[in-house]
Amino acid sequence: MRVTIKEVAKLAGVSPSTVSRVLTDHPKISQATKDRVWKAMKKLDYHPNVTARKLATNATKTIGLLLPNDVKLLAENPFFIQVLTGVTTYAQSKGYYIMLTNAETREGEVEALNHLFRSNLIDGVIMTVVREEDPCIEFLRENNHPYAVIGRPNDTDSTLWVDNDNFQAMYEMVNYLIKEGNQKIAFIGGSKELTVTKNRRAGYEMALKNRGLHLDENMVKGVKFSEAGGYEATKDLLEENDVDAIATTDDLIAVGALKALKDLNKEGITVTGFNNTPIGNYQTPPLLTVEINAVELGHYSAKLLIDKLNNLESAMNSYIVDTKLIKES
Amino acid sequence: MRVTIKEVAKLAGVSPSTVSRVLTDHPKISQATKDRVWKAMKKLDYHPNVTARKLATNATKTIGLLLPNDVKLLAENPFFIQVLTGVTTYAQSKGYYIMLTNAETREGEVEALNHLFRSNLIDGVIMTVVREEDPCIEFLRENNHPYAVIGRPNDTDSTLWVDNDNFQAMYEMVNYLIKEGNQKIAFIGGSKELTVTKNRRAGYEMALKNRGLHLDENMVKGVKFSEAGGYEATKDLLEENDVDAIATTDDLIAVGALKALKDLNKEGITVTGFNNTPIGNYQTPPLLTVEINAVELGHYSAKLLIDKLNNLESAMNSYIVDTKLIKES
DNA sequence: GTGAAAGCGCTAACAG
DNA sequence: CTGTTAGCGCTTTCAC
Repeated sequence: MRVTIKEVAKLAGVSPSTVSRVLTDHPKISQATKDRVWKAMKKLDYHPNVTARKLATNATKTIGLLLPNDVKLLAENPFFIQVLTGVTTYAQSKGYYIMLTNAETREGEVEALNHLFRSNLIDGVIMTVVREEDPCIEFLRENNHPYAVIGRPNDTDSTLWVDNDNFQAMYEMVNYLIKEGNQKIAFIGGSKELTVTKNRRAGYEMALKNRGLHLDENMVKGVKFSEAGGYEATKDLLEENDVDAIATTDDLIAVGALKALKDLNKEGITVTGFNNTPIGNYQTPPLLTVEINAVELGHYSAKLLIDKLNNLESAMNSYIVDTKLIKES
Repeated sequence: MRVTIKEVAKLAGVSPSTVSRVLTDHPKISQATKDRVWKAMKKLDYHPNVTARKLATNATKTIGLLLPNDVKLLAENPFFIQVLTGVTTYAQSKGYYIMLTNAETREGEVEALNHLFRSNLIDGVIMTVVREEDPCIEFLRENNHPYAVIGRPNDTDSTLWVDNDNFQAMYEMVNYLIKEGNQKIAFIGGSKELTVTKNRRAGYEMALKNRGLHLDENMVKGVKFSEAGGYEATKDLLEENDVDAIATTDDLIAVGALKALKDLNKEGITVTGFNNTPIGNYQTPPLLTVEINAVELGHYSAKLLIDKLNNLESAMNSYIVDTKLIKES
């Protein structure tokens, strides 16, 4: 049988409730008894039963983490495992546990979240990906479940979120390209409706504008987040335009673009990526790219959520994580 | 207030214990009452409090997953997130939850595991990486905690494990190289003490032997699992040997080898990898490699562990997951 | 400052 | 087949 609070109490010569108070660091308990109780715990190698505590306090000290179900996406994109590492490390440092979940469909995800909350398994959840009109988000809002998202949400005031300054990052990147002597700079982003695409594109446009460069709609493409997307868009682009450089919003897209350029024998054109992935890094030469510090994104998303769970008044409701231009490997 | 078993009981006109029995699918309960209870649950939108159940049954229905702490390793190697996906998906399908953990040091890992077990948070754990003389494994054995490992352990009989048939995979690969007309085939593996290296090397040697090809110690290198390792080993190799092809035990090593060959202007030499990573796949041409089906490794490790937790007599204690030669992308 | 007692929501003998 | 009862191990009023 496991050692419980009772044995500790007996050995320390106090009541179980006193032991509990020591455990929860109750203010008015004499140092002397505290010491006695601690010693008894040590001696018996006592570990509190977290499950019992959960039941009594109705707080699980556990946060859920919803991962996408698409293995290919997860495998190609170090983003997720990095976020996960950041979340886990921070949460653990604050005495929180991490429960993982995923589901095959959008409805499955809602169901999974519902189950975790309704079954008293988690206190809050971190969403690693937000889509437009995400039913998960709707569900969380409607039921008043605490959550934090990675990526800028529609409603920036009433939800907890972390993100990079995507405008700034792309602005810097394009500026750099201009400084290096490029004039005709194209832009290949993800779907145009995505907030992240919009922000990065705005940075691109602002950089051109501030340097007095012409902005041409034909030089802007929106594609799927994939190598194939980058490949096709680049071919299209070069058919009708004269291009010095291509700024993309993802290393995968950039790699596709590089392939297209190779096929077209236009390898002189500079391509930039985003996310500083191994794939980009293993290009020769390594891709110009942007480090988004996904571990920190995870770290701060966990911080936001945990602060909220602890009702910290001073808590912020968002963080912007710095990016860094990666010029060489 | 949340709806509990009591309200359900009242509405269905039975006692709480009957509701509980319905919940646990107790054999001798009449279909009629079952139906009544189910209906009441539906109507009240009842969700059992898993925490309370855990406390009562002393089973958490949760399995721990220990991930390495090295973000770079995790990011470059889709292996981990794939395993994680396989584990999560299978576990969820069996009504188990997944709790994630990691730690900075080896001792930290032991401590984390100890905490999770002693605090009644997990029933068992899956180890995604096993090292020689791993203190975590020692701890788990000594304390009789259920666990499964990914990778072949020293003691194949008394521990639950899943692995690929590494001998077979490398045997096939080298055979393929021979069929393609290569005669002088080198081998670059990870550290020579690792079981995985030994197994793959044995496959390599057997393939050469069965085809009557000469086996030369100089053609075999053991390096760190990294691009740099592959790069250096390849340079060494080519200094003293005449080589047609190089079989490596990892895509990263292979990529390093390719770089070395490029620098040496020997791009005619074929290089093969292992693990079918995006990085390998994005080489031009894509690396010859081996798909190890990491998702399945995760799947079966979870199955082994969960079967054991449920005391399935018929349960096996290991699985071999098929590999597949990847000749083109 | 500390103890007694009730209760978190569920399960599991023990009866009948 | 179903109800009664006694916990699982901890927290938390309410007394003193």
